[in-house]
Amino acid sequence: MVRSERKEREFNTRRAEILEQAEKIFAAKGFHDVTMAEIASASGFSIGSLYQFFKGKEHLYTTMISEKIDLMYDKINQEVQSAKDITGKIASLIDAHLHFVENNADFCRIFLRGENEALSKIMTSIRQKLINDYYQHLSFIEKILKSGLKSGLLRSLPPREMAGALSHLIRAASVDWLLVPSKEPLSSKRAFILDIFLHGAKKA
Amino acid sequence: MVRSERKEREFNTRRAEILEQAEKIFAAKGFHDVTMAEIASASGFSIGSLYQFFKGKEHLYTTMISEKIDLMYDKINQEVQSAKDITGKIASLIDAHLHFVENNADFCRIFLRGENEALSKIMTSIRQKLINDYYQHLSFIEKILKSGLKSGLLRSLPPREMAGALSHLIRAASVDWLLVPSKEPLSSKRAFILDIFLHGAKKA
DNA sequence: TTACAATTTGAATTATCATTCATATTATGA
DNA sequence: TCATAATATGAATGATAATTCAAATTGTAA
Repeated sequence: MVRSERKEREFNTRRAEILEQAEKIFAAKGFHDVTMAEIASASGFSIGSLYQFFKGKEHLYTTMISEKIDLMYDKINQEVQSAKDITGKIASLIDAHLHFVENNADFCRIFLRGENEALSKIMTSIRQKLINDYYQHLSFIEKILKSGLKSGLLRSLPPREMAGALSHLIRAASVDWLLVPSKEPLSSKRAFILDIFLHGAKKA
Repeated sequence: MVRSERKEREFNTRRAEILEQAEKIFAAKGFHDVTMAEIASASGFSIGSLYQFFKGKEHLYTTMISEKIDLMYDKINQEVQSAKDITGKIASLIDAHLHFVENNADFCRIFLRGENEALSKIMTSIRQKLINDYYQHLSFIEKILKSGLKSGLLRSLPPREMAGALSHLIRAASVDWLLVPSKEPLSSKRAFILDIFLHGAKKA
């Protein structure tokens, strides 16, 4: 089967359309309670057609997650790169993270929801990817903090653990915002996160 | 059907035995990849007998999670109660949490594993319970921090957000420890968590 | 011991869906 | 236009596994 360039474009457009609809449905109901028939009808294709784009349900799901996560880390890294000094980089990291959660709340809720559920062994591949991505992200944060150590901005604490701490402080705010409907934008938590990460809770 | 006191005891013993085996198996393979037949054979009962103790697979699973989580919060609260001053209470909170994770690693990995998976609507009830428990726990931490504010130990930051931050700093260390096989006990992270929560990362 | 109640058993039932594939539709280009 | 290739369709298939329930076993108490 040969595909013209136009065909190729069309193929990718349709594939993206399926992924977009699938994301909404998976976010709303979870993996196991979504049927291929549902995704087919939501995206305007027949059941059989889905199998032209994806090997199966699992592949469709993991592709959706995987591509979105890549997008997230790409955006964050980009933002951080563009900041000049250490404090700016840390602030950008927080900002970019919060903005992604804010703009992709449904998607992020997939992971929240998942906190109560045990993952099928089928998903091993995507799980490992997510863990690897997380580690890579921690290393990325670690590098920033190391330069903060060098420059004398930060106390000499283990950078890896500081990275974990910062990452989870961001997570704390995100989780709260996702669970409790709030009119305040999540990004308004930036200042608090930066403050408590840098200065701690204790009175000086 | 009437049950003598002895029968009642036996019933509870058997029920507990099933839950114990089920916990191991669910922790290892997740909800959907475990069959009732598997649990039956592991616990030495027939498939049909499981239905004497639990309404079904879902009920068995949610009961197991629910009872264990209750145990966790009970232990933590108890530990914290017994500490005298604010700093001691915060330290006990961290300690009790880390010890529970350390002693129930398989169980805790259920939640980690779950981070990649979307939860079936079937689990709505247990999800809501977990969220409620988490909120209650946050309130509990909040109360401690409020007294720390009053006593002048802590800076005047929003206590609810401080509670979230502390809780997730503990989580950060736990997640790392669960993901990376480490010979150091998780509880050795206590000092770091307390330090970064109280003093932050920035050089004074 | 015996009759009856409670409990246990696991094969059979049943429901659910992911996946397949024979058929229909549409696109291509000579 | 027509022949042929590419693509789309969704009913039928097949596999899985939770749940049920009639029959077997065990416990009870007179």
